[in-house]
Amino acid sequence: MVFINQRVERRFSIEIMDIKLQPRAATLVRAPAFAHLTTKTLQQLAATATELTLKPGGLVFARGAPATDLYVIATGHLVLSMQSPQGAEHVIELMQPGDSFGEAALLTGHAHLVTAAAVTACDLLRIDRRSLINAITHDREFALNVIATLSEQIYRQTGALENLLFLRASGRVARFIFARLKLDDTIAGHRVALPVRKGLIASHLNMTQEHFSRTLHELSSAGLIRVDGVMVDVIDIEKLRDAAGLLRISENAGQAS
Amino acid sequence: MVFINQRVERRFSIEIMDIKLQPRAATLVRAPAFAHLTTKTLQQLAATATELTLKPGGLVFARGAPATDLYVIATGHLVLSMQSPQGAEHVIELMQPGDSFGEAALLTGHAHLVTAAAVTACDLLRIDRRSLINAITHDREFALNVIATLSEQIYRQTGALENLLFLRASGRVARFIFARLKLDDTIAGHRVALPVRKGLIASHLNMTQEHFSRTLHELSSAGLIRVDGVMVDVIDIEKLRDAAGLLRISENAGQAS
DNA sequence: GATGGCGTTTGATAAATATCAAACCAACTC
DNA sequence: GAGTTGGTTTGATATTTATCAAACGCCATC
Repeated sequence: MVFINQRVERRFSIEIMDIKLQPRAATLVRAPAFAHLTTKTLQQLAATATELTLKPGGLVFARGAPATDLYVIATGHLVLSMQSPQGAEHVIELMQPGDSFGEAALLTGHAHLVTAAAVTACDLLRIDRRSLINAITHDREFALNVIATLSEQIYRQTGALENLLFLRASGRVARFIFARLKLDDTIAGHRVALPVRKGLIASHLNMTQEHFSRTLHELSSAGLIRVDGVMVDVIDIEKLRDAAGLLRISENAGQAS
Repeated sequence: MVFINQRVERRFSIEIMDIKLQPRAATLVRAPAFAHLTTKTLQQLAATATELTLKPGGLVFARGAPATDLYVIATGHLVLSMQSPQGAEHVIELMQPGDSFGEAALLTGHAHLVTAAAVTACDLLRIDRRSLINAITHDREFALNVIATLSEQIYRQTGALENLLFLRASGRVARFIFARLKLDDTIAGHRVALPVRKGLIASHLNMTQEHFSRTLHELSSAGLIRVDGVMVDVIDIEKLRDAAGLLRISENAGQAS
């Protein structure tokens, strides 16, 4: 078995590259921005990247901090959030391995608009501005790649706006579960795990924790899902799709108050 | 529902290009994406750009259409909007001379998410994908410029999210007026003109026309503004700023734990 | 000067969502 | 086990915003 391993390793290793670099490069490749990089540029970026380990609750940067780096998540979950002067926190984005963040502020030179914090233990790769700009200017393909990634982000953000503008609570929740469904096809069935505690998801969907709880219950008793702690079983995927689309669940049954 | 659009295209011959190019180049330079272009690239882009004239209500592109061009506004007002299957229309963005749009869909190769329509008579410049990609790959500075512009757009979009997430109706209206105030410093005083009819602004601020009307009235009787048709006089700018609930980007920087 | 259209305003009411308070529950610590 | 803690749920109520309907006002046109 040693020989087999050798053969396999040869295919994946890049001779000149330091062995330590491999896991880093592997992390980078998972991020869309770096997906189709030439080996040379990838190596350079992996070489200059620094690693960052966070405990749950650890802060990567806070709103208002100058942007100095781009981050790529190797392991763990983070949230990007904003908080109002009153202290209310709104989760802008839930992030997971393979995601990158910090590009926009870094490339505009502005201060961060959002706060990035770990919810679980995290390992990140950090790429500083000089390395990034260097890679962009020296690798024409990479520049186009970055442009495509940024455009994609704008496109997704615009799509996300649609959720806020057109859907009400039940629709947003349904869409959230639906989106998770496609991600988590690891668990073959129609079962998804809520990635972080419910309060954060509620905030991400722009509603209170209480309302989120009630909405989950509502979807439950309408027979679309079944909720057990952090696990959600999708029972009627078609109805869920409808709910995520634009159907309203006007069940004016009980609810006496 | 306005499909009756008058599109007038004019191509200029190479010989008279230098003369005719001036106004086009001038239009381009007003757009941030093209602001600091080398003369050569600017000339090339101006040369390949085509002109587009729209009557009020004219359609530039509809949601779902393949993205083929980037547009820069020379004169007039347009709206980017989405509509739900129920027919409700939501204005995503109000656009004015100097603004460009269509980049994200063009550069990702996706279909347009939004519909772009003229509210007043408009003159646009249109740059096709080939010319744009060509300029990006041949002018390193321009590539960085485009990256900066896209990043800026992401940054602004994120900031705009803040409005929707944290502010309620009166705050959004106050902020809208406040933002206009800085733009319209042409009219020396604290007077701004609403750029389009109120229903569109209401939609842009994610509220009904009725609610917008009431909110304007409310701000009025609270002594912050005075409304006369499309003209809004800001009476108490400090109170207006408070009502806008502007979040300040604090100075303290966070670092990794 | 009447007529009609369109955008706006006003009023009454309903729906969606937030807030406040308390109970609940599971995991962890002493 | 008893107590603590942080997250979740439930209930009662208040607030915000939407909906529906009608009136209003301004222009343009006949």
